[in-house]
This record gives sequence, C-alpha cells and structure tokens, in this order.
Amino acid sequence: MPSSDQGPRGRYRAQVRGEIKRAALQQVASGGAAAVALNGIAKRLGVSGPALYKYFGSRDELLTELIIDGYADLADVVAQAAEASAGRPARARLHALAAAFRGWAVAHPQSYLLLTGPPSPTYQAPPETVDRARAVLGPFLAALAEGRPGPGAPALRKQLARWSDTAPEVAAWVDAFAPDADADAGAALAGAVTVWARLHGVIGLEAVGHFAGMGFAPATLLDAEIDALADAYGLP
Amino acid sequence: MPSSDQGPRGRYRAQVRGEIKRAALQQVASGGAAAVALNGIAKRLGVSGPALYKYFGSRDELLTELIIDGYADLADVVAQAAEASAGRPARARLHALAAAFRGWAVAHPQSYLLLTGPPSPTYQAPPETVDRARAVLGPFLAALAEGRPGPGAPALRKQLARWSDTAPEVAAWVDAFAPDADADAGAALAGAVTVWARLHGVIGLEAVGHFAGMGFAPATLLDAEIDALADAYGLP
DNA sequence: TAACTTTGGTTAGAGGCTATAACCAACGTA
DNA sequence: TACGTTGGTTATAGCCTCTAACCAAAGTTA
Repeated sequence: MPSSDQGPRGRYRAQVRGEIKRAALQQVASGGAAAVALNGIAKRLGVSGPALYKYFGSRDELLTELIIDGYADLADVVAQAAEASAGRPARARLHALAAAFRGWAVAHPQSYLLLTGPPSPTYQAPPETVDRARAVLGPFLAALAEGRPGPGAPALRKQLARWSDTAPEVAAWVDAFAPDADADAGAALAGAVTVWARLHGVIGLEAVGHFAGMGFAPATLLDAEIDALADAYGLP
Repeated sequence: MPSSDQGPRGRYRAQVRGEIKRAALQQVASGGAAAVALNGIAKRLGVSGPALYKYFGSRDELLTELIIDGYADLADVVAQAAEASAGRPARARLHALAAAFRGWAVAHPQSYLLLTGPPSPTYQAPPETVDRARAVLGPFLAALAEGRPGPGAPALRKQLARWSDTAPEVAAWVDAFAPDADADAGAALAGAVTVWARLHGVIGLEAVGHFAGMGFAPATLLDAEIDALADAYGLP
C-alpha cells in the first residue's frame, strides 16, 4: 500500500500526510483530541471523506502519530533548554528545564493533554512512547544526578534500584544521561520519577484550567516544587 | 418541565435518573467519558433513544452531574478518612487523607479522569465544581495548618496571602477548615495548592497507566511526596 | 365523576461521525 | 506504449446526538 520512501510519489505522500497532521493539530488545539474528525479535515483539505484512509489506517492511527510527534517536539524543547543552560549550576539548569517543559505545555495545552490523557477508549499506546518519555526526562535525570541526595524516600529508591538491576534498558538510560550516577541508580531514578510527577501535577491541572481564577501563578507553584526537589537532592 | 421534588411522580423521576446515571458510570468505568452514549444507555434500560432527553437535557448535562457526584463522593471518602484519623498526629493524618484520595482514584480510575480532564470540547464546568474541589481539599488544609511551615516558597505564599485578602470566600474556606491559620493564610493555602498538585501528579499519571511496567509502586511515590511536604510544613 | 394539564414514552428524521466497498483516472515505470 | 500501483471518487452501513410531532397514561382540579 505505501509508496516507497523516495521518488516523486513518496514525496507527495509525505507532504499530504503532513498537511493532514497539521489540520488535525489545529483541531486538537481548538477542542482537544475529541475534536479530531477525519471528515472535517478532509473538508478543510478540499478532499472528500474516505480519501484520508489512504494515508492513515484509522483515526486512532492518526492520533498515535500526533502523540509520537508531540513527544518528540517536547523532548526537543527540553534538550534545547539543556544545551542552552549547559554551563550553569544544576539547580538553575533544573529550573530552566522545567520552565521549558511548562512553556511547551502552556503554548499547546491541548497537545499536552493529548500526550498525557488517553485520547480514545480504543487507543493503545505503542511501545515507542515509553522511549519518547525517557528522552523527555533524560535531561532532568542528568541535572538531578549532580547533587548529593539526602536521606529521603528510602522505600522508593530501593524499589527503583531493584528495577535498574533487573531491567537493562533502564540502567542504560541512566548511564546515558547520568554516567556518574551508576552507583546510586535508585536515587537518580527516584529523582526522575518525582520530577515527572511534580511537573505533571502542576502542568496537568493548569492545562485543564483548574487553576483559572485562583490567585496565584502556576509558574510560581512549579518553581516552588522544583526548588523543594532541588533542596532534597542537594543541588547547588 | 421537571416534576415536583415530592409526590409519586417526582420519586419515579428521581429513580429513573439514578438508573441512567448508574448505567453511565458503568460506561465511564469501561471506556472513559468518551464511551458514554445516551443511545447505549437507553438500550440497556429497555427504553428507546430520545426518552432520556426527558431526564437530561443533553449528554453534557449528564456528564456534568456525574462529575458533581464524583466530587461529592471523593469529598466523602476524604472526610471519612479525616474523621477516622482524628486523634493521630498531623503527619499520619495527612498520609491517611492522601491514601484515601488515591484509594478512591485507583478504584475508579476513569472516574478520576472524568473529574480532572475536560470530558468533551463543548463541556463547561459549572460553578459548583470549585466548591466541590474545596470540600475535597479542606481536610488536607486542616492537617497542614497544624505545622509550623519552614521558609519555603515565599513567592507562592505571598501571592496566596493576597488572594485570601481580596477573596472573602477563600478566607472563609481557610477559616472553616483551619481556624487557627488565619494569621498565615498564605502558608496554609500554599500547602493546599501544593498537596493538590502532588496528589494529581502521582495519581493522574497512574490513572492513565503511565506507570504501568515501571518498577515501583505508585503508592510508594505518593508516600514519599507527602512525606516531603510534611517535612516542609514541620508536621510532627 | 368528568375534563384538563402535565409528563413519560413512542416513531420519524436530520445531520455528523468512522469506516468499508467498488470503481475510476492518472501517474510512474518497465 | 502497455500496465500495475496509487490517490481519488461515490455509495453505503452503522453508529451517534438531538429535535419534532404525536400519543397515552397519570395526576389534578372543577
């Protein structure tokens, strides 16, 4: 069914797929994942209905690609922030990473919800997503691993240390982003998981609008959460 | 249109509305908010299609009631945990509250997602929801207000203190659950907002299944998060 | 008791969505 | 130049929400 990757036909195919995805992203931005309608996209592209099924096997397949692209985009933004703050102390870098993460989510709140929430009952997350999530969190792991963590969360660290021992891809991930933390992979992983939860705690609620009308800036709350985490990990 | 609250006719109406909601909750449990279909509910009740519109003006109206009921249910569970742990030290009580909150969410993960995520593009949250959220968080506020908070998060506290000064219903809420914290409402509110974010950070990711296959128990992560917060607020 | 109003139910149908089937034209290639 | 692949079409089935028009039964009132 699919054309070859190269050649004039394949190029055309890739371009149309891109247009479809852009139109779908607009729908996501305006009304969330539920607003994505192949029919509507076709109308917007000046093409009629079932033509899109030549490019995407189903609506879920399209959403899956949007999710994968979104993860890649977010990972890019975080990686750029890591690069831009390369020389600074670890605490400042952690704040820069969190701000970049939140900046992306605030710019595309519905896309963030698309990444986190399950878009449809029939949707099944492909295995690539977990790799994408690791790519996003890697720089955070690197920054946190520079500290000398205090005695907090011993139970969590123990569980994660065991996980790192039994799952080679996890150990490889830690090694890739924090090669010096091999000795205490449990603490490094605990930091990664915790920063993930803190980011999502603030940004997930902000994205759905649960902080609307409350007298505080979500960025301030996130800063406080990241600061507390940096304290716990002894970041300078 | 609606029958009087009392009388045989009103009772019948209330009972049918209950049956509809129960069927809808089953659909939510099986496939999330997107799986709620008035048509399907009608079939299950042995009644045909548009009859349900005599009971609920629209699908969104039904979802709204499910959300309100869900908040009430969750608030109940938290309040019961508060009562059950009344005598114990504040830190233990905070853990009990968090465990009760998470217990409800784990028992009905799709309902939790219904409460947090926006169910449909056309949905508009009614003003009652913010009151319901306050009822859920009240006991947490009470437990946190017993500590002597450290110097953390000054910017956040400042913003929230101003909010409490300018919004009387917020000050009343603080006073209702933590009458001794009036002097430092900013710190108390910061605790409430922070515990909300931490709960959602862990439980929101857990509910969508993002922790599946990772080598740690979400309960352990939540315990660590609550412990860290209790430390920051100097809870005994 | 008889007349009337409200209420819960019905069927018909418009309009939107996903997805499949059958068919056709154009394009790139051999 | 002949041909297979590919991108497009229309028709159609089967969901869904929601409105309109109509009917019967139940409660209410004169």
